[in-house]
Amino acid sequence: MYDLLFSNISKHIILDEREAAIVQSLFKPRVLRKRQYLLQAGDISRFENFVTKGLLRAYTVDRDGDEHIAMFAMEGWWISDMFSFLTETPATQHIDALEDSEVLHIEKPDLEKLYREVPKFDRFFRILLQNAFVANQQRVIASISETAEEQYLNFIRKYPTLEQRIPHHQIASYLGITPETISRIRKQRL
Amino acid sequence: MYDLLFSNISKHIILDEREAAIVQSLFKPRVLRKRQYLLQAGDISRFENFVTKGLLRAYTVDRDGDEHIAMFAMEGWWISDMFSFLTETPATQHIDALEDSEVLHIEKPDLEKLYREVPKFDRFFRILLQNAFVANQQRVIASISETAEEQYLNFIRKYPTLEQRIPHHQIASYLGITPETISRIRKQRL
DNA sequence: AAAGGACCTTGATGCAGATCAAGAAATCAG
DNA sequence: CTGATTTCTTGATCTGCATCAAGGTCCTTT
Repeated sequence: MYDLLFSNISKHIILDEREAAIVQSLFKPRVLRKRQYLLQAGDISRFENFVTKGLLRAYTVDRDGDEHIAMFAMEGWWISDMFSFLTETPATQHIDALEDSEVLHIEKPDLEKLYREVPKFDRFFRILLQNAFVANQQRVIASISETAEEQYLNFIRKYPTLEQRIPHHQIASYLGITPETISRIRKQRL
Repeated sequence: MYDLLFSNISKHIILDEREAAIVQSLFKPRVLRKRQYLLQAGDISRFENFVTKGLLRAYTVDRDGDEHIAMFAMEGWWISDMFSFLTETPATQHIDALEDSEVLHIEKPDLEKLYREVPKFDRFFRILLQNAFVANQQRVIASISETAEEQYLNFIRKYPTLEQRIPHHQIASYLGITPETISRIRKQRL
């Protein structure tokens, strides 16, 4: 299961054996059943998580009890409540498993140790965060400029795999539209 | 004008004199009149820009000719079309000055040189990008879960300075609502 | 100081998509 | 295998905000 992590890392930086051993020693595996929480809002997000199997989601719950999905994460993706992780304040997001899943996680003190002992991880995460920034910015633009139909069709074009694995109402919750609207869009398209 | 850049940098990393000299040699100043373009969609975004004076915006224009503001940047903030900058493909965003402004910019080859010669800049930008990621994610959640009124009130609470300096219709364009709606919200609040 | 923008307000009307409701189909747990 | 839950669909109705339109004020430029 560390293979996926190493192949992910090696896309951006090259590790020697000593460094790989450090990584292996700091990332701990964790298994999650479907529906199990990895993080509950109110708790402090103490881990950065790399998904090696399955599919997770991070979401907030508003006053009306409605869920709004901040992100999905499948194999090879990272997930956390980054604000809570950085500031060590209570999380506003829940993270749970949409399928039986496995993650490799690293605690904050260990991540700091990693940055200290293998500084090129600053570069690695800098690159990941650049990509995440771009993706998030595109999502903002889509959200303020596109119709429900455009957003949905672009979503399934961009993430065909996710669209197969996720119930439609979760996609709706990610896009900020209702399941009924998705249903009607699909009807008129088939 | 390099003072603001150095004080920004020193919030996250410490530079010795040699390193400061490298920074100073790689960042070039540029002056912009109000309404002047720093980047036009279609061109390749060749610079990462740090604002030392004034106020800029990045925005896209959709098929209907409507503008959607991706971000504002005032003194001490960074701005670019990051996707275009990273991939060296034509920009989808325009960047222009909302006030007479000054930026310090660095070209991509020089930024790569900076990473090579002063690797702690990987850390610096990693930290900036973490913060940007969090801010963007909160903006996405707001956009899919809040009413126009909530978004507007939270915006002026979060960015009181911007709200003073920017015409309302620009805020509307940032939030994905119309100037008329902002006008009506303000009416019923005063 | 005058003319032309840019910006803001207010009212009337329209509509995309939400909400409400209820049933059908698919999936899951025991 | 069976009841329960989750997911999806379809129709009827409602509503927040957009759109359209017009007038007023302020700011720039000459």
